[in-house]
Amino acid sequence: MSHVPDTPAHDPWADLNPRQREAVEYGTGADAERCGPLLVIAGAGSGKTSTLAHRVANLVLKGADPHRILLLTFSRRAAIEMERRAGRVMQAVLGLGGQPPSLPWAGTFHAIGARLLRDYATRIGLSEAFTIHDRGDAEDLMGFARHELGFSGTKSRFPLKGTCLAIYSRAVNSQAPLHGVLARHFPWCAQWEEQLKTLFGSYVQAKQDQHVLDYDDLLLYWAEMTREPAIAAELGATFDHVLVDEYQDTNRLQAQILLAMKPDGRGLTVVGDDAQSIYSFRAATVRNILDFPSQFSRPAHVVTLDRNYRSTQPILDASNAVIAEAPERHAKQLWTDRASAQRPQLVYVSDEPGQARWVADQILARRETGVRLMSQAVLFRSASHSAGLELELTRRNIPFVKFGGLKFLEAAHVKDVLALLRWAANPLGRLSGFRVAQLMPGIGPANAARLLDAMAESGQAVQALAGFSPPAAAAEDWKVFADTFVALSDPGLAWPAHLDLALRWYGPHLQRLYDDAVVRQADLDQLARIAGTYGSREQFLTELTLDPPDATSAQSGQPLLDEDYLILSTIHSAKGQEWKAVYVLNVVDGCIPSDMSTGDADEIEEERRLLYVAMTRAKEDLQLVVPQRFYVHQQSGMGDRHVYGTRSRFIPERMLPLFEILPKARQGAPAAAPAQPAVRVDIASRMRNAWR
DNA sequence: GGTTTTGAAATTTTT
DNA sequence: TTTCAAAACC
Repeated sequence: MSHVPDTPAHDPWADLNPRQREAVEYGTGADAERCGPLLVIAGAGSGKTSTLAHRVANLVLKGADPHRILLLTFSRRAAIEMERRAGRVMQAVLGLGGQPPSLPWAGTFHAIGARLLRDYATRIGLSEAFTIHDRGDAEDLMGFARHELGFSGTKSRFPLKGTCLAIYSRAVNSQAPLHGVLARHFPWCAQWEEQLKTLFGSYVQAKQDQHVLDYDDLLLYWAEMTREPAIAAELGATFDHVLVDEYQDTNRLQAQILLAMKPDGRGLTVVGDDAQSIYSFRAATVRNILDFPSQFSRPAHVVTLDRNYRSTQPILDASNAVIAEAPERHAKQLWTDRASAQRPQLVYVSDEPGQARWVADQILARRETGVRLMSQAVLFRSASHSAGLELELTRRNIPFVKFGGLKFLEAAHVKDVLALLRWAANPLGRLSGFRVAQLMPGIGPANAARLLDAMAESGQAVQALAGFSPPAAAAEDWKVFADTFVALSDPGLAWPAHLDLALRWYGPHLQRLYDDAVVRQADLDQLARIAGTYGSREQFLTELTLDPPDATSAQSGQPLLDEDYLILSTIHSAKGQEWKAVYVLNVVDGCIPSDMSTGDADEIEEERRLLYVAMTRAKEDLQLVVPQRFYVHQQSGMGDRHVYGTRSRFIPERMLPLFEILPKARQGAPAAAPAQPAVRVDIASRMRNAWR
């Protein structure tokens, strides 16, 4: 991805290949008026980020105002990277000494949505003080509604709050009727269709009453807002250029938004790769990218980047072979001039501990040859798959950082403190209030509800809180709390004093509630440390929920920047990244494809693309590890059990020549060595699937 | 009314 | 392991 050095040259695009150059220059010359939208199909490792950054730079160089460029990325990390690289190109070409122009409108769909909604709040009947629920909050609110409607006491069990939210979210994001969503993706919940409809109705009502938005609302309200022609035109005119990265992972709502803002497609650029679409569980649809060209009166210009600058040819050969099995795709064969004699390796190990030992050995051996830990990554399908490896790494003192899985923000004590800040920012938000009030001994659900009702009914929430008479048992704690809340509600309070107040109040409760208060206090200290880097309370709360710190590390606190550490990541979180050496864990049927995604053909295809994404992250060395036997924890149904692993179905027999098989059968060793494992059948899984 | 205990059940990936 | 709901206990 870094093949294009951002260095000055006579011809600023000298380092781009002809296709990249075409993508950078299309519609930026004298013919701009006659040019329609641009679609760039960018294969893995084809210099996509660089190309997009060059295009942005080119637009600015040709006179576009950087404040009127909307750059939508998949993650905040990607937005920052894009801004940095575009800046470097501009600096180099212009020979600027100072700061490159910044791109204030670079961010994720959700973050940009939050900003626009804040700006337009009064015009669309939204409170300006709205707070944003992260997934945990949204689930809890759903749980509330679920309970209030009496669905908790049903004879056969009603779907859990998390499942309810997943169903709701999918229906919203795909803009599809509930019935179909249930039938297709949640068949085991289909019997509850009527109840779910009622539930979603009151969930929406609750959000509105409390002036809170969830993730989906950020897109939904934005899309709804653009259905008003006047506002759509106004928004469209705010941005001369709209560029969207990772378009294969956008959903219908997002496509609607783009279409409404740029109906004729002028100034619109989308970039993506249908072979890397891995977010359909979030209602992303490949149709967005496939149908893009035909959606406009002037059909989109399509540029395909298929030259790969990242991986060696043997790695590409294997990756190409895997994706070639996909029945429906935008045909494209990646190629490179990076030859190598080293084929990717398919490694058979006995079981999970064996896998952990093998990978740790390999990592250390590579480090001996000069490959830093940071240039190596271990990828896996689901966050729990790395548990065994994490133990092994800790035992051997190999530092690592893990992306994906449990987040810092999901810890109860962090949520407690944030809930207080949110409640003070938006006193009508019942969820945060409910959580905070019950931290005080003597106040349970009933009293908390009484308090929140009183606050909602009086027009003066803060005064109602101050005047509330708590149960006698809570009197002492209550006084301290009410003072804190009043102080937090002072509009003159300067951030981050809010957090100090909140932490001072929370301290004693932390001590009382947790045996490991010391460890948890460290997290809160961390929170206090980053608070100062945000401009205001609102900004702190918004950005923290939209872009939570996503790495957890072995040590307490982040490793120092100059320290070397290994990357562990879910395949999903590895999107857009690359490493010299990549190890993929559990390349076994049941993990890839996941046991839970074998329902229909589309789901299986997505799992295939996941493996493809994992493989194409590797630059020089790629190992797919196949444990012969592994242990399944806490699954539904039959509890813990052993499963005999078969090599993932995505690497059938005929592809084996593309790999080097390890361990090599030793001379004289019995031929039964696991180089060619006997066919193993997971009967249990077949039996389960028979009933799907 | 409020808190704690008990037992049963649970569907991966994330903005 | 975590979540949920109902029963037991203060």
